Amino acid sequence: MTRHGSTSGPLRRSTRVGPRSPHARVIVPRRYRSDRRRPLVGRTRGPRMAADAATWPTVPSRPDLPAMEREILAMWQRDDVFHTSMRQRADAPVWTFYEGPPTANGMPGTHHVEARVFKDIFPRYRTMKGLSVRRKGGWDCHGLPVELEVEKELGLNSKAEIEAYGIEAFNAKCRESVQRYVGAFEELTERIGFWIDTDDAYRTMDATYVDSLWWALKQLWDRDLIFQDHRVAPYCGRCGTGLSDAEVAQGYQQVDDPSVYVRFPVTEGPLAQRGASLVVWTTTPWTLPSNTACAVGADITYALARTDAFGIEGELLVLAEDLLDRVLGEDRYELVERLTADDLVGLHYEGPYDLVDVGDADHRYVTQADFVTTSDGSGIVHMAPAFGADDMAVGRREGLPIVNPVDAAGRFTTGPWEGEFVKDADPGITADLDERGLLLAAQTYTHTYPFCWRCKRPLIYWAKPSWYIRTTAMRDELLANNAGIDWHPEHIREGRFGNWLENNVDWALSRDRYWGTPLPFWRCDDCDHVTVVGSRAELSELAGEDHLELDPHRPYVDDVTLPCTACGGLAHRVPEVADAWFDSGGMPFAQWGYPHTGVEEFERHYPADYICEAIDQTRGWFYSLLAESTLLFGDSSYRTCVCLGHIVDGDGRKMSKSAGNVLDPFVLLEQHGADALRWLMFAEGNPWVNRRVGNDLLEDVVRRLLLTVWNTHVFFTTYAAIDGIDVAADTPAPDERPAIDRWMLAELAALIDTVDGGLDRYDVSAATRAIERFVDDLSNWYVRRNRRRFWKSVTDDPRDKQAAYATLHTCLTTLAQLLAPFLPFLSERLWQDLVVSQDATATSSVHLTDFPVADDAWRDEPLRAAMTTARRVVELGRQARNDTAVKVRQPLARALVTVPIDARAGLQELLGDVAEELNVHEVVLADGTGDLVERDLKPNFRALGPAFQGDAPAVAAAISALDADGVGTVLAALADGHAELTVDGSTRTITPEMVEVIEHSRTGWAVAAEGAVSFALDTTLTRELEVEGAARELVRAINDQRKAADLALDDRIDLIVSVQPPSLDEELEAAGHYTTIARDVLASSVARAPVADGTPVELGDAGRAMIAIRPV
RNA sequence: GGGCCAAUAGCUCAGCUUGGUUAGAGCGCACCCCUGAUAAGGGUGAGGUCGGAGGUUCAAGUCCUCCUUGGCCCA
Repeated sequence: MTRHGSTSGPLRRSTRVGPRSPHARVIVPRRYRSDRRRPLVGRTRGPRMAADAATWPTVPSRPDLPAMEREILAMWQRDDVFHTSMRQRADAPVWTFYEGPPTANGMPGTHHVEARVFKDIFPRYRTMKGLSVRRKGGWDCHGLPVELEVEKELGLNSKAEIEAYGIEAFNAKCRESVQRYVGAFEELTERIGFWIDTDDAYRTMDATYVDSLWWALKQLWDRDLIFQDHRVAPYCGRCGTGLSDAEVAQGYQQVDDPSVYVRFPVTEGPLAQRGASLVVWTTTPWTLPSNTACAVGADITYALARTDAFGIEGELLVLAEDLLDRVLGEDRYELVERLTADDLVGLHYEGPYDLVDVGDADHRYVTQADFVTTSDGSGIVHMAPAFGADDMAVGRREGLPIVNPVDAAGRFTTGPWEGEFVKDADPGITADLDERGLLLAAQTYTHTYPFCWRCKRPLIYWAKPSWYIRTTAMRDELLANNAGIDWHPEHIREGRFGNWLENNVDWALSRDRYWGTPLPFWRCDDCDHVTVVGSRAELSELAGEDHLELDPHRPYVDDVTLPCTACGGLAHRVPEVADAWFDSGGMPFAQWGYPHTGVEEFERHYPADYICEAIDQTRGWFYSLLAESTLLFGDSSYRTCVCLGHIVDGDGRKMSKSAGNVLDPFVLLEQHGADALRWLMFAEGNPWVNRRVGNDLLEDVVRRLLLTVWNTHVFFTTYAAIDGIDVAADTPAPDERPAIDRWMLAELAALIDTVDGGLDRYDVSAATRAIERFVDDLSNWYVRRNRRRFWKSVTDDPRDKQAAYATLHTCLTTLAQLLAPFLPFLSERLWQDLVVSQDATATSSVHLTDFPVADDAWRDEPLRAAMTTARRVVELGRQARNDTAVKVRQPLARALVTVPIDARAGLQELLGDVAEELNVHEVVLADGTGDLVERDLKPNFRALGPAFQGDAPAVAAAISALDADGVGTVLAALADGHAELTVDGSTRTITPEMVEVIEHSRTGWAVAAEGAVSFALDTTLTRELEVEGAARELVRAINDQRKAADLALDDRIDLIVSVQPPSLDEELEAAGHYTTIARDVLASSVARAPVADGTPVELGDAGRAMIAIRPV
């Protein structure tokens, strides 16, 4: 195996490989000038081949990250890396993830990226941790949103039009529509690196899936958990359809509605004897014929008032005391007596109409309800259970009859207004009430009211028969199972979700629609008996026909009839389909076709270890999953749930088409890359709080993290190529490496712990913060501090050079593994370039590796603490240099450093680094003796507070006020365990932990200090230092020339230099600086001779020079 | 109307679980330094009533109560 740039030779032996190279992969030296103008193009790579161990890939200094990602995608595809990653864990313990199916009824948005990358990261992590994680995809195919999309496409506007178009054709269109968007979702899924098996995905519209849901419904039916009852919902009479909340929300308008006050005479008790009436208020007079009760509020004070406000002298009315002035008018009434809600509850009254016969059912009495307020009306609420959800709830509680004289078109079915649309009947009803003396007042009331978004007609709230799942029967179980779920964030359990479960109502299961799972309920035309069918196989059996291949959708299932199992009559399927939430909530079993097929699969993958969706799913998927698993299996189908906040735009506003601030994820991905978008999702703020996405933020991620990692990678590969470094070669063990190497490895060990622990707890923020810090440390401290070790000649200290490369290589490759779940593309690029290129037998993808484990030999907490101190010292040193305006290039002789006593020992071995960084020959660490330092005491409240309570501030002040002598005395005493202090005339005893000793340098040097750390710089310039500074100046100038001449990093030059005055030239030569200069600038020869057309260089106060360089 | 969440520098966010006396980072801005990782790096500065008001405490960005504003969900 041939190596270029043999490690045995000095750097001056050219390592450059030109076009003559026999190798497919060549090292192209960076051309600084041209590089600056190089367009943003990605690298191109040939097919992977057995690498020359000492050949490193060329890494462009300015990467095209999206292009790089596309290459990686192609590589994964080519090598089938995703499936390999699952296959190699086939026999490992199972860790289960459930894919909450996206509804494929529109193009994917940026918010979809959020959930999908969170769904990706933990399965990737667990796979790397050695578990078997199956990633079965899924699509939510049914539901009203799909139907609406198709209606729009076909130009249909009502259920009647859909039926005229034909259910068969309509549903076929729905199926098509879903499939169309699934394609777009799959493209997004792949592009963002979300590893999920879309080929193996379940679809809620598949026949086997529906079969499973039928089984579930039959289970529930058999346990008497399904029943039919009325349900009040927003409804458009013209369109003949109920509307979803989202649709209702689109159609609110401000309108003037009637506002009528009506009297209901009391018919029992003392109030009746005195001829009193209840005052009720409504903005929907058309509901008055359906009145069945009145509600009062428990905490409201009511009044019996005498008034002639409405034309009857001395009339007695009952209403809330707070509303007397508003309803009757100030000074228009006399308060006769106060009544409590209890005084009223149970009293019967005379209703306004008797359009509907309710038989013997008790009704028209006063009851109590907690939604009654005194903000509007009279404090007595008219109840029409058929036309209000609250009313219905009270009605159900009280067993009130449902009076519903309104048909599906929103028209009265009886009475004087028969055939009239209810809203149109308001004026007639008002006039009728007035004629009959029941109307107290009629005004108009301006409020927002929902209108149909399609036909713009007012919606009504209307009760229609509906199928329910009796979830209230299992409320305690739901709560208990919820308590066992590991929620992120935790407050969901007690808060939003817990509250929702506490107030659980029965699940309204049915929808009067077309594209959904048909309810498998066949009702007998004769005896009304309902036969519930648990599968198509069972259907075949019952029907006596083969329906095994039946498409279980409307209209096909509607055509199947059964003989009634009770009376033998003919049974037809009920018309409703299931709420699409029932579909998705059934995915734990239905995705396998359980129990008809996939029993083993189901058992192996139940329950899920992890699910994740945005917070809007609390009452959606999180609920339907929990409800179905609780009802069917008695437990929760998920153990851990990560509940994400929403994605908003760069200004914090919700993304919406109307606001025009929707970000197309494909555009973002093309511009910034998937890794950038992923990191933004993981690292920007809390996952469970609304987060912003915008181009600025993405650019920041690219610069801050991705390019910093990339720069470090470029640095490594560039110099590794020049040096022909072999990372497999013999390398000093960690404990034989310099302190800074050991420090970096100690940081790496700590990083592994943090990232591993964070991901284990589903805490990505902790992990991403630690990674960002590490990357900064690696790039801006480790690499910067060690540049010379990488570029100096190998002969100087080959072991040290090898150690530096090994340390950086270990950090970068381990970082790649740590980053793999977060940034699957960049991490793969690093792995390929740094590992696979060097070792053909290495694991071929970072995603096939095991998650890194920190080598205990790397751990060194004291060293980490010492480096923190050292870096603070350096910071102060820079400050001191800045203050004195002594250029960093000018070496100085010495500096004095003070640090807290317990930090001294650790800092000792890092002083060399500090000195080099600050260009000071010697840094002296004050040891607390001598007169170079003085000491102050700083009070430590954490200890003082508990000891002295209220006197703590006074004691603290006394400590701070001590003069130098006092400090000496106290410190001497504390050395023996305690010291006495006089505070406000009394004596206090303090102990060592109550004070912190702060040392300051006492010299007259340039000082910078912060807390107990100080740095004092001796700015005295000797002649030797000045000459050395001149030499540094020359190196810088010559390197500028090299750059200007567009030389490669390892090009050799001949140097011609002429320094004035001649004495300085002599001094430079005498001190050996020309040799150092030659080595630093890769000069093969140095000629100290007159330069004709050179470049002038100022050498500070010492002199000046002319320089010229000639490439060799 | 109810529930939950949020509010810290011009911007994006840490810090709050476990209270401790100079509240941090990045970006942006101004000035300066550095110059073979260079469209990088370093330093200094301006910029904070930690949304407001009470309370608990020796001590509150942190704990409690109320309020304001915004978001989400529900009515």
